[in-house]
Amino acid sequence: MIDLKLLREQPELVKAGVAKKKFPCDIDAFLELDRQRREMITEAENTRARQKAANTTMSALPKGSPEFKAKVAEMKELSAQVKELAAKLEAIEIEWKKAYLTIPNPPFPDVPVGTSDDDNVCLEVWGDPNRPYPNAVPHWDIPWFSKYVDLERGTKITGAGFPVFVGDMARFVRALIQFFIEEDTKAGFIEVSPPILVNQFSGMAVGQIPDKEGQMYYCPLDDFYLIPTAETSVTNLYRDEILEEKQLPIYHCAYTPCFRREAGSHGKDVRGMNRVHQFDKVELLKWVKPGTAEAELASMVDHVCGMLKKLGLTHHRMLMATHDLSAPNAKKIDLEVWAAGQKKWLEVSSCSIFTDFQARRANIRYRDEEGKVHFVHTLNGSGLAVPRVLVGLLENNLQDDGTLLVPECLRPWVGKDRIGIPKAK
RNA sequence: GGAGAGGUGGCUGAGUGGCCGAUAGCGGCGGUUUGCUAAACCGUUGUAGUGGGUAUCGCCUGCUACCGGGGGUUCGAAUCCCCCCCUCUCCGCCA
Repeated sequence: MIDLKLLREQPELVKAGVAKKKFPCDIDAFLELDRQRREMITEAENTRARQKAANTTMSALPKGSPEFKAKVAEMKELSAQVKELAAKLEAIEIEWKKAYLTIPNPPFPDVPVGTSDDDNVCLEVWGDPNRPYPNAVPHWDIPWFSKYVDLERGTKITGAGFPVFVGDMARFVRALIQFFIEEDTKAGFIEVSPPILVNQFSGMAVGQIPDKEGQMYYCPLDDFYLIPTAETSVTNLYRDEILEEKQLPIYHCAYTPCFRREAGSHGKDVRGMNRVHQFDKVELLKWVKPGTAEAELASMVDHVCGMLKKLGLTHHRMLMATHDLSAPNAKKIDLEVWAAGQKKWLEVSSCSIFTDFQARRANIRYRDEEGKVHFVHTLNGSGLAVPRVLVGLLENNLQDDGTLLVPECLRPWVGKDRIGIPKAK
């Protein structure tokens, strides 16, 4: 939700910002609705005030006296009016709220205005995608791949897009998670291990319901959703709370499995592990004071890039153009890893500033030293998503003998420096 | 899943139909006293919406809402009724 005061006082500014994004929303229509709502509130509350005042007078009269009885009869009329106005107000409020929720967060001024991926701006490249990767093949073409990532049997158990990691690969996945959590913790992110089923309210607070409801798995018996990212759970950690200024900034990291229906994307990127329905991810989240968000985003991106460097993965930072921003995003930087076999960049992390947009929805505030209450600003980013990092390693690190070279930083947890089956000589 | 108890402001805890946005205590903030600290005493103390004022972005002020959530009864609900959620105790069941 955007700041109502800003919207009322400087609608042109908001309109200009919102127009850069690709979301349908009619701000003039909303402002008209807003005017009606306020008018209705005034009327309903004035009537209610009269009722309350009359009730106070009434309570002084002896009960059962003729005056009292006359007053009761008189009050019935007013009571009916109050109820009628309250019902009218509620109807307007529902419409108003619905319209309010559709207004996206305007992007920051430095976000490039764009309509396609070509408009995204590359900020930095680490490594060289053009250098030779002599053994690179798309990961699904690695001879031993299906023995270690069993997509066939995953299909038997659940359906397409639910990989089964086997043996050293299961251990490798666990090693990645471990590595990410260790690095994140060292960088000051406090680990949390949240529920991976959330109720409807949590989904709404983050903005995934109703917008992306169709992308989430749903348990009707209990009315729970499987989370598409730890963001959904962890953003709600401080929902409806007023934090103390000295608590900020708060940094958390959380490992969870993530579940995405990926409805509408069948046939696209479905081979191998590029796009799966269940995957492991460590998410980074920050709750910060307004004004510090840019610096916090930069340090988050630096930290995540640091992990990619330790893994030796060629990657670049992309400042995403407006067409790629979700409704709550004010600014987004994606990190993409070079997958030498497929010869394409794969998104492994997406770091975003939400300003106070999510905080308003989730009602997360802080009290400053003067006792005044403000909304916090939230940020989050992946740190990191397992399957695509794995794809990058599989496609870039294949050795002449056909095995996968385990990056130094993962060896303590993998327990060996090569995995996979060597080619027969 | 069954039985019972309960859910009130930052916390503890009163309140069983109107005088209750809510007694009191603690904590917090401001002050007096004091060599400092503490104690004592005095004052103050939530959030949101909406209207008005203004020395106009910060403050003053009116009103409304909020006593786990939702509905109902009533002229009037923290208080009565119904449904749901949560916590605690006991029993049962099961990783």
